[in-house]
Amino acid sequence: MTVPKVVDPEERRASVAAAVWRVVRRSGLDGVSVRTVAAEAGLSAGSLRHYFATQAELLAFAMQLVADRVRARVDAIGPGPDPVTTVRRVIDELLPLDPERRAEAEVWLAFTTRAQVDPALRALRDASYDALEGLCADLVDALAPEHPHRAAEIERLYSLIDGLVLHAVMRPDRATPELMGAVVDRHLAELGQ
Amino acid sequence: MTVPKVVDPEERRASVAAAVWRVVRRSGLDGVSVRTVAAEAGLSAGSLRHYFATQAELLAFAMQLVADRVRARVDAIGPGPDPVTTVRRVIDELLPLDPERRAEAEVWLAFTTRAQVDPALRALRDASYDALEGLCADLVDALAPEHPHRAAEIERLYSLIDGLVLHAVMRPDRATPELMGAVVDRHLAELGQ
DNA sequence: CATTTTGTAGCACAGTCGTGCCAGAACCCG
DNA sequence: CGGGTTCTGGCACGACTGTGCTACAAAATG
Repeated sequence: MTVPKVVDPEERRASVAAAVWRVVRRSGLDGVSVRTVAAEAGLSAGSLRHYFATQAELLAFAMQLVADRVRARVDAIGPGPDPVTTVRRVIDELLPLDPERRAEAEVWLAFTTRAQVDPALRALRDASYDALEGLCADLVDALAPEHPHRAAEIERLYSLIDGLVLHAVMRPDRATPELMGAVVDRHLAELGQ
Repeated sequence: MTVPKVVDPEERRASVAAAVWRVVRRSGLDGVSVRTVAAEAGLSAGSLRHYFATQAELLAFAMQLVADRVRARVDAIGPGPDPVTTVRRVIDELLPLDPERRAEAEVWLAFTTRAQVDPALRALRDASYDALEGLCADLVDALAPEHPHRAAEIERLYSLIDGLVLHAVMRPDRATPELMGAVVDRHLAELGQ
């Protein structure tokens, strides 16, 4: 085959997506125009369109990449010494406990609210929502098998996680990693009797 | 003083704000332009500017009005027969259990994420955040006075509520009023021992 | 009645938007 | 080397943006 190029085109698309993320964090999703993203990525607007034919494609790709990153992190978690530890590790990957993951959460929140009025993004959002719901179901089953209020406990855990993410994005000074950790600790302790 | 006019100017501003809400629900906050809101309110763009000098003022007013409505509902709740019932009534006013309150939550979510990059809206959001945090503190104190993990329990309750609101907005078919009610029931039961 | 205030509509300006299109540069392959 | 593909930048179009400004109608006030 061919020798690997200096810059893999798919990598280039990913670096443009990273530019989208930076613009989103700085100016919100409204600030994302073909021109602002191109400038952030060090390209011309016309050149950017060579990688993404339309803005809709650019946004969908950038959003999908966020979902992929989270999924990859969660999938990489191996089984721990006991269920509580394993569950705790999974939740730690979902929460924005460090600046990088908080940035991720900020971008995800922006995309997820736009999905409210954008059918293309909505499909991506719903798929991630379903996956996370299933993940929370697994966590509940691992900690409290055959729980008499299984459905409510799944939604309770999932809502708690999403609420913590929301708070960490909006008020990082209030929802600190320490506080979020304490909240999760208490919840898991109660869940496992 | 003067006889009340046919249309109170402040009422007119509120009806324009309602037009903003409708546009937000239909097209998102990005769809809110002076012209779209004017058309939705049955005015000309030039006439709208007689009530709101700038778009920023229009947005801030429309957002503030959402916060005011929630606050008014919560303040109207009288003491119930027992703490659990009272707390439950307060939470029920915060959750989008009917279409009207879900619409409210949708609009609030849109404004609150824009507040992430708009200092003027951010002040409004932070004030509401603080008020709700204080309210959750009161709820925890009412159910479990001098709880050994008070701070964590406050954040846990607040995150749970915001997570439920988020889910109700994004997936109203999944986060049904019944399921949310069951989740809150379980949480309050655990909180009061 | 006349006058002032209040409300309404519309136009114009300068800017940004997404996208279509095209002239070259850079690169790879034979 | 030539020829084809990939990449890059720039221009242009029509649409939409917030806001300043003006002319006119309606209502309130004297």
